[in-house]
Amino acid sequence: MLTDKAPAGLQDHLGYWLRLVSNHVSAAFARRLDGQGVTVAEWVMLRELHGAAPLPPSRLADRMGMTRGAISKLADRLLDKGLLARTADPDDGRAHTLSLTDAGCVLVPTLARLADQNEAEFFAILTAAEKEAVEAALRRVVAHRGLTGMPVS
Amino acid sequence: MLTDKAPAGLQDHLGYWLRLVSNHVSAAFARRLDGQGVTVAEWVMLRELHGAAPLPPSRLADRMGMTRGAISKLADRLLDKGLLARTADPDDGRAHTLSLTDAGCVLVPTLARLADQNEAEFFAILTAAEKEAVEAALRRVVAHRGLTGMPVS
DNA sequence: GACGGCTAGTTTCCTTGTCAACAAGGAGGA
DNA sequence: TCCTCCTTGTTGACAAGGAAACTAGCCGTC
Repeated sequence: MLTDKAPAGLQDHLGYWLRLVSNHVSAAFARRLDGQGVTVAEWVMLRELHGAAPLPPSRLADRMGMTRGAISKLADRLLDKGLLARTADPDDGRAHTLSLTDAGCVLVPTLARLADQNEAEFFAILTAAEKEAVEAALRRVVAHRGLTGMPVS
Repeated sequence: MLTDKAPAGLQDHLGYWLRLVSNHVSAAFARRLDGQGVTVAEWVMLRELHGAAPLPPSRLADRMGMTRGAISKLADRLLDKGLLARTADPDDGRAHTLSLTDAGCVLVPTLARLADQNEAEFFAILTAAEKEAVEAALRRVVAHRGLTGMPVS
């Protein structure tokens, strides 16, 4: 064979386990949300707007780690579902703001409950101390590398 | 406002931090791979085939957590790049097997080095004990929930 | 040996994201 | 004022994966 000696296996990387678990958590959550006719990205946007002042799309793009183009289309879909409103900024002719409709506001707590269930179900085997330790470690990585804006996919 | 009391924030969920870090690790790795003209999914397939017997696409689909359709197209792309060979099974007229070309074999260690660098750079702030703890916790989640087949995206 | 059902891979269509081009509006300087 | 440059949001072309239809080949049963 034309190979060097075998390199480190995928499973030797922390990144592998992170992604394995993370993807499964997301996939399971997506299945739950599916029953409510909502995607994960839509949930994130709804959550981002819930209980907050109306936000311009560009701000959401930053916070959600997506491009403005993606936000624009995502907003369109939520608009079609009647969960979101798009309002022109009276002061700046270019700007718009996005906010939840009443239906959107009502829906969020339901979805949040699904998120809680998903979280609980997945990490049930871990003790509180373990969860704390993992979260603390991840927070340190985030802080140290200045990570910001969750890429939705 | 028409809301319940505010639900738990996204950042109160372990899943949030998992995905935030995981996505950034993947994105950073993708940028590194980009210099080699390879995507993350392609890397995973190459890695999966490296130093192993030729595998049928269906087997890769299981191991990589993708559909057979996706594997089919992914294999096409790697074929075009000359990194992979598709061979008809002489015993079973339906079956094929995928294996690395010499070029593919040669490339994998280079990519593996990039993966190692990425891993090291991201988790440099964590002590060995912390990394161990996180990995152990994640492994327990995986074992307990019977997670298998890393969904590539 | 032919037929109904299975299995392996591929292909088609749909979704959802990125990137780049674009239109429209604002802001500042000559 | 008018010109230039920047910013905001949208749109169109493309990429990549999932679901399901489709093709081809196997296999057990009659």
